[in-house]
Amino acid sequence: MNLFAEIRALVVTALHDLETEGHLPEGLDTAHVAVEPPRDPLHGDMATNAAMVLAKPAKMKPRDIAQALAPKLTADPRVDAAEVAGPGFLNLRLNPKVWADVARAALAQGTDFGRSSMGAGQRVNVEYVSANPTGPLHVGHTRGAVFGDALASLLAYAGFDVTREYYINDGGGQVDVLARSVYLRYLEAHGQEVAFVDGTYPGDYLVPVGEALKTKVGGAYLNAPESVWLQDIREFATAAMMDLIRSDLLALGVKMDVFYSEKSLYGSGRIEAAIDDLRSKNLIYRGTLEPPKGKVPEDWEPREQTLFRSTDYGDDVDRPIQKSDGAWTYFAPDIAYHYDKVSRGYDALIDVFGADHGGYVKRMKAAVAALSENRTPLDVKLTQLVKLYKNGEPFKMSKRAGTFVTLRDVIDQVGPDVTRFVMLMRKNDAPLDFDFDKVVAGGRDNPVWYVQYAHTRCLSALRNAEKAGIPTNGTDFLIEDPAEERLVQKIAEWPRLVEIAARTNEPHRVAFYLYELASDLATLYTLATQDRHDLRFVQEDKTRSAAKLPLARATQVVISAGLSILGVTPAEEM
RNA sequence: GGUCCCGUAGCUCAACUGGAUAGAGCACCUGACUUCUAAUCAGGGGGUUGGGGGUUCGAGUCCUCCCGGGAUCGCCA
Repeated sequence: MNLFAEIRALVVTALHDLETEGHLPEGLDTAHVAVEPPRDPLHGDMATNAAMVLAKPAKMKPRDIAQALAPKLTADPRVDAAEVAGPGFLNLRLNPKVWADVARAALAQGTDFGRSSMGAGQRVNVEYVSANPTGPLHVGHTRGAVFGDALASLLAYAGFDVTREYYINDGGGQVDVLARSVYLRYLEAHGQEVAFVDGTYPGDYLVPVGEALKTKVGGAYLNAPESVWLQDIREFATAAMMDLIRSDLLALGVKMDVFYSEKSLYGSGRIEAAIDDLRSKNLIYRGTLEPPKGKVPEDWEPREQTLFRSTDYGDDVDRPIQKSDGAWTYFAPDIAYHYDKVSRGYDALIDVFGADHGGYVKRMKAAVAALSENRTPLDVKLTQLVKLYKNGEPFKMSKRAGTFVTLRDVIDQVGPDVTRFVMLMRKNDAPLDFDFDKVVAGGRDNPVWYVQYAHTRCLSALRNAEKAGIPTNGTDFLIEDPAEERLVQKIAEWPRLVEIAARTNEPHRVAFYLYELASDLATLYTLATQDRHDLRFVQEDKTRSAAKLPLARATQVVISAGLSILGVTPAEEM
């Protein structure tokens, strides 16, 4: 139940009445009419811009429209007052009962309060992580994993039918490198001295893989040429790496619905089919690309390649899909993969990439637009870098120096809940500072702690009440103080916030909302503790207490629902 | 050089996609608090939203040109 949407519907109906009665011209477009909370709460509970939006098309003064609209709205029992203000805002003051009624739904519906039908069951595919299967996940992947997962949960909560998907890049040359690295570890397991050269991966995590390979094949690959073992070790190593990644994800609480293998596309004819689809639309041709403007690479020479005419769909240059030796570029199987997603019938696609893939966005969008004939929208969310700090000092990651911070390192130190919440306190496209010491500290400036603490306070009040034999299952609020009013309104805003966050694909809004909700609870809590014992959730007068407890429960329920979307376990005790 | 992202209080960041006087936390100043689970709560000071121009009733938000930071730029994936 989104009260703002309901009042907006009321406004639109009133506008149509005005049209019918001849006070407004017929057929006005009400799409831009909004009903929002005013910036200053003194202005009222809600404000609508209807008069200003319609002034021009109606050829009327905004204040005149607002004047005509006001009585229509106050005729509704939910609206106590409607005042024209400023350039033509209409400020609405609602009957206090209305807010309480909305918040009361939290008592009846529990954590389903706020669940929306906005998505109407539309099928959305969210692709995230998709890290190369060559090693454990690191902090950069962690952010993408947390963001993608929270976004998926948010969309599901908002009524979409969501698929969480991971694209395994197991088709390219980096898997050969992985196989050779594992072969070295395999030799090592047989007691040989080895050197990690030619860019092979020196990480310790391949030691057990080499040993496992020894257990499996014994000495069969010793002194054998690459042609004998490469294929087999590729598969063996990829499987081992995916096991590693899956367990990393599980430690973070991420469960994928689909793992889609790039390699499975090769030799299946599906790459060719996707390219043929583009070719039939006259978007594939042989040609030579211009050299990049400005700095031209030293070894640049004109080269004829097979190109995708992505410029027809807003890209800056056409993109190669085949190398000069005829092999596919990375882009080709990715086109086929997205072709597959389109043909699986999704209503919308979302890709979550790291910031280093920024240059890849336009061509991917072009491909999806072409393949789906503009029917399937693709939104690409880029997650920016994570900067790590310890004791306020930044520390650099380097694969070569071995100071390579993995997802495991982070989780082992601060736990999955803290990791997730902190990474969701930022917009995806803003860089993120992650300080190992700050995120586990207590206090107001640590949002994770602060929100969790608010949750435990509510639960604790409810527990104490149970012990004292006070009923905690009341279904109405006793609202007497502005601090309580604010909290109730905040709770009532939850369903609207879910819809905004889902519409913009921005889960960080949920985190910020929870922080504000926690703050409103803390205000009331301190007030009741210090001056107004009659406002306490648990107090001497059991009848009053029973009337105050529902507010604690509603707050707890909303925090719990919000944290669950973010993938954070609501704390029972701290 | 092209493209994309970012630039908001001393610091870290919001701002409901074009709404009213740009908001929080930290830090600073003043006050409350032996607590329903402590690390809090109330109030105050602090701003030319990087800069110029434009669009309109109205711009941090959209357009344009600069400045600064980051990412990326044909046989890596």
